[in-house]
Amino acid sequence: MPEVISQPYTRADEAFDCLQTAIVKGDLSPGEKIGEVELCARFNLTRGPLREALGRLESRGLLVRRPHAGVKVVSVSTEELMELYRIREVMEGLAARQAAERMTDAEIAGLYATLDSHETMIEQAQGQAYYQAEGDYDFHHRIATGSRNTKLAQMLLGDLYYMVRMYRYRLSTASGRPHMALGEHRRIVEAIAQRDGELAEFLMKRHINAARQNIERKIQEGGLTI
Amino acid sequence: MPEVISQPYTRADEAFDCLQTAIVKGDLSPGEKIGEVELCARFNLTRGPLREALGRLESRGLLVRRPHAGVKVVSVSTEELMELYRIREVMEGLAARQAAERMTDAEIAGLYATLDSHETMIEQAQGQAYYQAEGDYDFHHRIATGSRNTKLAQMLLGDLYYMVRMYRYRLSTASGRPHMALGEHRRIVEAIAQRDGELAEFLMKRHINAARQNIERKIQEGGLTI
DNA sequence: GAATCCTGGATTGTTGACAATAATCTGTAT
DNA sequence: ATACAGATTATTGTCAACAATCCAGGATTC
Repeated sequence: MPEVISQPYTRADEAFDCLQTAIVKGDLSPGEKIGEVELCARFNLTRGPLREALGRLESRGLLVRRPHAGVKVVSVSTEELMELYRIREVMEGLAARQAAERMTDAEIAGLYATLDSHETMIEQAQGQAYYQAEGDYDFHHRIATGSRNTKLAQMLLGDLYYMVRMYRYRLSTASGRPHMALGEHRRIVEAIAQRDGELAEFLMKRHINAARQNIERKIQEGGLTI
Repeated sequence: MPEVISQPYTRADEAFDCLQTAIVKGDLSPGEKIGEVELCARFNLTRGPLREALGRLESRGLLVRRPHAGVKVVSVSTEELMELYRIREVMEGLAARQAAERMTDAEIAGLYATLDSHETMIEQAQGQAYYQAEGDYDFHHRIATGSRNTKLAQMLLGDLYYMVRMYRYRLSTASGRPHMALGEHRRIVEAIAQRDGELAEFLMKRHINAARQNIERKIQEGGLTI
């Protein structure tokens, strides 16, 4: 989503966003070697800002760059996706704990509202996993920012989520367990509302662990080789 | 330190390393507004590669950049430093657990060797906190890579450690408890050698938590306002 | 006297051209 | 036919000039 508030938006920022979403949405396949001029033509940019964006993307681990040999989108194995979930488990556990300690009452009210809107969304479009994924993203986003831990939020929102979402798009019905996830979310929010950081951390870790196992099972069953 | 192995070393990489070490060592004070041309003169670079490096540094959170308004080194409060340690606590706990599960026997032997060299270093240069800091860095570095979790190692080594070291240089006698830390290290290594992931995670978390409390105390006592 | 608007200067963002490097293709020899 | 070596080509890395934007100082107005 392009921001509206930030007018001073350089071409490099634009390039960064374009490339990031393109990678996440799968428009640029992993392993695909892409030339700079080709990208320039595709996104109406010049090579200066593009290279700057490329550097940022490389620093974030979304693509790899060998000197004089071009750029290619990073291709991640199933094992590496599982590792990402293990990182999420501990980091979001921390986020939940700190959110329980620090969120304002207004923010907690917002969490409840998010929960309700997810419920109606799930009822309306039954089984539509996409909305669930979006709602899930929203939920975790709020908790990350609610932790009041700048760096933690930055790492979660800026690094991990993009990599995870990159795979969500591919195996689209990733979570595929809307009701169960919603229940888990509700319990986490209740723990936060009661300011029980320890419990919130525990529940969040279990929630993400369950999601990881679910994906692992789906991949093994369906033979979905990413 | 410039790498010797990697000959294909672009100017942008060079600029990135130079700036990173300059920030970490404190040659560029936090909050200081720095101009591009000034940096170019300082590091014998042109603005192209420099800007690319600047983008990377910004993406890693070591400096902030307002469009058309210049670059300044990020200045972090005491609270934010504490937050960094909280993140380290959970991430390095995970790293220790996975290292216990996955490190090869040779790597574990290397850990023991590191431990021994630290011991002699501490004995030789008693109280010299600098060596301790270096050894500490080495220890945590080995465990991060030993976790075989690519992204985890990347986040720890590429992001967090640089920010933490940035403050180590400032309040130089950061840990200042060589012997105690060494004992904690030894216990962690033993847990890893016994392939006891749970214990290794617990000990590592406690170790980092102790370091955090130590720094917090030092800051409050000495009135070291970073 | 204080605040606001405007203009000059400096700095950043962007562009296009140039140089250096790696991949590819072709030709020859085994 | 295959493997190796050389040259070509295309792509990346780098540079210097141009345009757009913000900051500071001064003048003006309330």
